[in-house]
Amino acid sequence: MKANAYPKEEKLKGRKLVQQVFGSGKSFVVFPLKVFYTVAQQPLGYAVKAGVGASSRSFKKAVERNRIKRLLREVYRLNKQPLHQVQAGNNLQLAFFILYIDKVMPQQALLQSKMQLVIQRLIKELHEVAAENT
RNA sequence: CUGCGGGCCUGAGCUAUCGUUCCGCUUAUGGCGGAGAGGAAAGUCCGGACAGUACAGGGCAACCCACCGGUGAAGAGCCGGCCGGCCGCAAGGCUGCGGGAUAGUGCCACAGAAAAUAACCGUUUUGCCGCAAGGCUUAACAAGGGUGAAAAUGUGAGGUAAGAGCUCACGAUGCACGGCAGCAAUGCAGUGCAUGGGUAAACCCUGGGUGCUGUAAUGCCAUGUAUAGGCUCGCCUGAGAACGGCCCGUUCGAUGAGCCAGGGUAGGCAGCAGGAGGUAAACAGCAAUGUUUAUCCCAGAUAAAUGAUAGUUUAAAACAGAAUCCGGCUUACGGGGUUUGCAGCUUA
RNA sequence: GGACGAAUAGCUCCAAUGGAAGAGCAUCACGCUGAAGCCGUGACAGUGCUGGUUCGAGUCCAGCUUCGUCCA
Repeated sequence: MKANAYPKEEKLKGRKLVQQVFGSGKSFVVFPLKVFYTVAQQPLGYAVKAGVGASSRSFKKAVERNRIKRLLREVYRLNKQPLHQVQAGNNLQLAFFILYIDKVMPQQALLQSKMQLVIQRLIKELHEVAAENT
């Protein structure tokens, strides 16, 4: 399959799963991004499920929210390779959701550097979970 | 040429690479092809379609509408016309609209004699008193009172003791009558009668209209739990329901209904995109709009699809993202194009 | 997506049939004090915005802006 694709199966979907991530998952902040995630044993149908979002309280216009979501999807798509390489080596299921929490429109270069940090942090958390299981 | 007014249109294009939603094909964890946001998708201000319920019935209440004609599925929309107000040298723009203030009720601050009762001051006059100024009294009158946003139809003449639409002339407003123009609102001219303010975007009265709820409606499939527990009412002399203010009426109603606490599900399909559809032409009409013919199929997601990078077009930038679907209204909007007018200047 | 409500001084809030909008706290000035606090006197400042109706709108009508509530 194509390396940089972000198909429908990789998106975090469904009311139940989303509430599970927000309700019982862990979280950390790499400003201006906040990441909610859970690591599950049961299969989710795909090794990584990711979603993006922006608060309608900070951005009242739908055009601005769509813009942020598109930028986040784009930088995730272009920088996710290390995460997939780690997931290929274990049988854990990762589901996470990235929220943009600043109140001003972001630049793509900034989001790209921050997204790389987020991916590194997620890989680190996955290693810890794998160590606890073994 | 300069400065303005009105109407209409447009709302970036192309190339390469990576990616995305739906559909189709296929050699099928992949590949190929096609389609993929707006003029306002917005606000939710009106009107409908559609669905549920008696395909919605009677009464009260509540709410909405209100010059005339046309248009349309309908409307608080649109088009044309009538009347008034404001702005503008002009072109033109903005805006308002039923009747009743004598159906009734309410309100009109301050000022002013008085804010709706015609009272007060006042003017004239009879009689008496007084030297006089004037006072008391009889009768008549509604002109004058300068304040205010608003003061009993305005001006002039006659008339009178003083006056007054008391009379007359020219006007103002309203009503009635018939005439002319117009489908009509209305306009023009005439005759007669009348003349006690304003406010109904104050309550209200008149006429017309509206049942209510909304696609998360509604119908179906799947998964799963507790046909368990408590309280109350009822079992045909009927609790309650048919949902949205109340009453009546109609229908349903016994394995029944309501409340409390608790348990479970929260996935999928239809609704859902072929429509009061788009485009073009012709015809009818001042126009809104309608008719006919040809042609096209043109988003359909469910944490929710249109993006990123590079190049180029002089510089790519405005407001802004479909969520059941249509018709309008309102609001936001960079740049450009087109058309039609007005004023000023210049030239012929 | 749908249905509603509110906006008054820097802050918390009254009141106002359509007729010149107040209270407490805060701020400032003066007095009191050696100085400050307390106290007393006085001042400042407001109807979210734009139009309309009216002689006159905080109030009535229309359109916007902001904030909030409910259904699910």
